[in-house]
Amino acid sequence: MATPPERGAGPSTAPIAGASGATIYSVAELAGVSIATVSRVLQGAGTVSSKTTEKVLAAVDELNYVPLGAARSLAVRQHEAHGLVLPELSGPYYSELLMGFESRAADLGQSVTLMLTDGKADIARAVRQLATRVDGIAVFGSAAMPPAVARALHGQKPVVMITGEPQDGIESVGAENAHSAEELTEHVLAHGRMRLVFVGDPDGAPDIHERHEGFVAAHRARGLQPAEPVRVPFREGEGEAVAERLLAGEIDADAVVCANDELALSIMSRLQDAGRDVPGEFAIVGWDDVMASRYVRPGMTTVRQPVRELGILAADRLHQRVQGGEPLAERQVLPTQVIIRGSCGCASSRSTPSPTERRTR
Amino acid sequence: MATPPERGAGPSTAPIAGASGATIYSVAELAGVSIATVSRVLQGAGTVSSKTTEKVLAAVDELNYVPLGAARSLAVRQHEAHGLVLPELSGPYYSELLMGFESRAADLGQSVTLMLTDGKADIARAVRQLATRVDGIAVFGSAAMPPAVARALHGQKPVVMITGEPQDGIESVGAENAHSAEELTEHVLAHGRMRLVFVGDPDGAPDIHERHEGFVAAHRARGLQPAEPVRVPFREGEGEAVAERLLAGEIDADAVVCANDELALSIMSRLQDAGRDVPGEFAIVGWDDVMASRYVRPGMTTVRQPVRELGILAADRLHQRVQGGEPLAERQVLPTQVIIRGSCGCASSRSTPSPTERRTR
DNA sequence: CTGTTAGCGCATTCAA
DNA sequence: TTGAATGCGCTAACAG
Repeated sequence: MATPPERGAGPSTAPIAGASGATIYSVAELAGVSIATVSRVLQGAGTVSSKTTEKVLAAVDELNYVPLGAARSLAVRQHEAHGLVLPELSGPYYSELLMGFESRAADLGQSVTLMLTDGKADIARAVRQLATRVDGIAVFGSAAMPPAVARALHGQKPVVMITGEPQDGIESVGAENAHSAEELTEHVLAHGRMRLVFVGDPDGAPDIHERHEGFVAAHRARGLQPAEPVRVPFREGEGEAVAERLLAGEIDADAVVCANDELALSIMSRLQDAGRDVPGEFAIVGWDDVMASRYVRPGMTTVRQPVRELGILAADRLHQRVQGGEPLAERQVLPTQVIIRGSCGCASSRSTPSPTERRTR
Repeated sequence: MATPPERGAGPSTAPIAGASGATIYSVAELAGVSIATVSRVLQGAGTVSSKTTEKVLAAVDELNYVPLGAARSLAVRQHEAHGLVLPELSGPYYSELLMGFESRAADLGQSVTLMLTDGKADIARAVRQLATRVDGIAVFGSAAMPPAVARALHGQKPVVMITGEPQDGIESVGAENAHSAEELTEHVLAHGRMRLVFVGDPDGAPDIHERHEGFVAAHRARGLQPAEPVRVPFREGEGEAVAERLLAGEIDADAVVCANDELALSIMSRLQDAGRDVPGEFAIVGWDDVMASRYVRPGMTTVRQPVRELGILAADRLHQRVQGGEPLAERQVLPTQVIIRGSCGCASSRSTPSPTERRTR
């Protein structure tokens, strides 16, 4: 029969809080079959007569049975879950990434456990904790995510780094940065601007670093000497501060290449409020193509990345690794797209629809 | 001694893919103690001599031991994880909610498993699957999340509904909508506008429904008859379409009250491109106070909700429930704030008034 | 302070 | 097509 082996009536037999308390045993008992049969019909594995199947399903329904994932995980030795570690979620970037990741993970039958590092006192601890409940982890490489943590994880669980260079067997995926940054910078240079500044912290994240490298490369290609970057963190407020320095002549520039759109937008806004002409006096370009960049006048010239696809790629690679696949030595790079609108000095057409789009790489 | 009880050398003794393979047994063996002791030092429970603790920690380190969460979950009968079901993540709303939720959940020692319904073929299935791996679930109430699903869940796991009315013992948390919508509408009415339209689908989500009710209430208070709502989904493209109908005189209005900022923004943009004056010819107001609403000219008049706090509240309530607390019969409502800028017809001051300091990428 | 032992609920051989 | 038996790795009494 299908009775749980000598189940103690001891004090600790309470069901999980809030759970209906039904187990595979109670289902089996009610259906008058063995737990093996219940498992079979629920997994769709093996062959079970339709009559038996019905009985089991009826019992499941009546008892409101919800299998205990932990028990299954223990038995199959797989969590069937992917971990994703991101700094935070403001702005469209990480959200888009997460949507792509979740979507693909779900397709692969994996649930996703999310962890945000910002505001966490002990990131390493949190990550170790996460490692406890997932089969593999995708981490976004940033200043907030010390390589040491990722490396410590490696060797315990498959790790895929999003953005950043592959290292020590940790593979990496990312969007192209250097070339498009060079192309974008060259575009501004071609407008006749001579005093460009890069706003953003190249050491804040690997991708910003690469964008700055592209900025420098474009200058070099013309035999120009790039100015020192204006290192500011990604805060909207920072943009205002930079604008003030621009207005005060403290920063001498006729064009500002920003590490992202938020920065570019807030700088442009402050400049315009002060009565300055954009792009007349200052050309401004950003990165990410956030929604506001389409609605602002002039439209913000920027770079669009296939962020969602990046999330999908990360989930795919991670799954491969969990399935036993070898880590890819080469970084997987997705192409980006320079979006020309008016803020760079180009004649701005209608700003909302069909922006001029050019492919990069 | 600390040897696993007659561990079969059978074929299925392979470790979880990618895992180091160390278990509490191997750690105990290497440290020369029992598994109970290993468990004690790892849980910080009981008392273990510092010497023994050291030995254990050394063994853990040497073996690169990562506990199997599933095994712990099975033993403690708690997943120590909260589930969160959201439609999607575009726009700042859900992201902010998620950040609040994750943050509080982490503080409570719970990991969060995220599920997005958009694009899922079988939502009910996905939710059941999720229920398998968490102690409780917070779901966002929307059209995409049929009440039936939430109800089915209820009785199996604690459920907290975010937005939407409490029902059948499912408690609910949300931000205030009706009153602020009424206040906002009255504000527009006070500008002398007489032909207001509500843009958005009141049946799309409970909170939109409430906003529409506020819209109607404001009219009633003045003895006015509200026009039928222009039912459109939340897509940027829809805004353009609405604008075209406005331009064609197909929709007769001098003010448009939108269900959210994206809609309001795209309508305003299209109208301006067509040479129309906002707020001169059309007053426009939105909801959510997204970033773009601060940068656009005129600034968008809108309503700000404490979204992050809502996420925190949801996590808190869910945790209470998981701990055995009773569901609250009354809906928990967080206050919102009407933000007056220029798009409603008010004299627009500087439009970039000290943006809330938010991190962005 | 430490070790022994008995499950937690499920998947999965192996027989029947 | 089905059932019995076993073990997944860990926690938590209970002894000592």
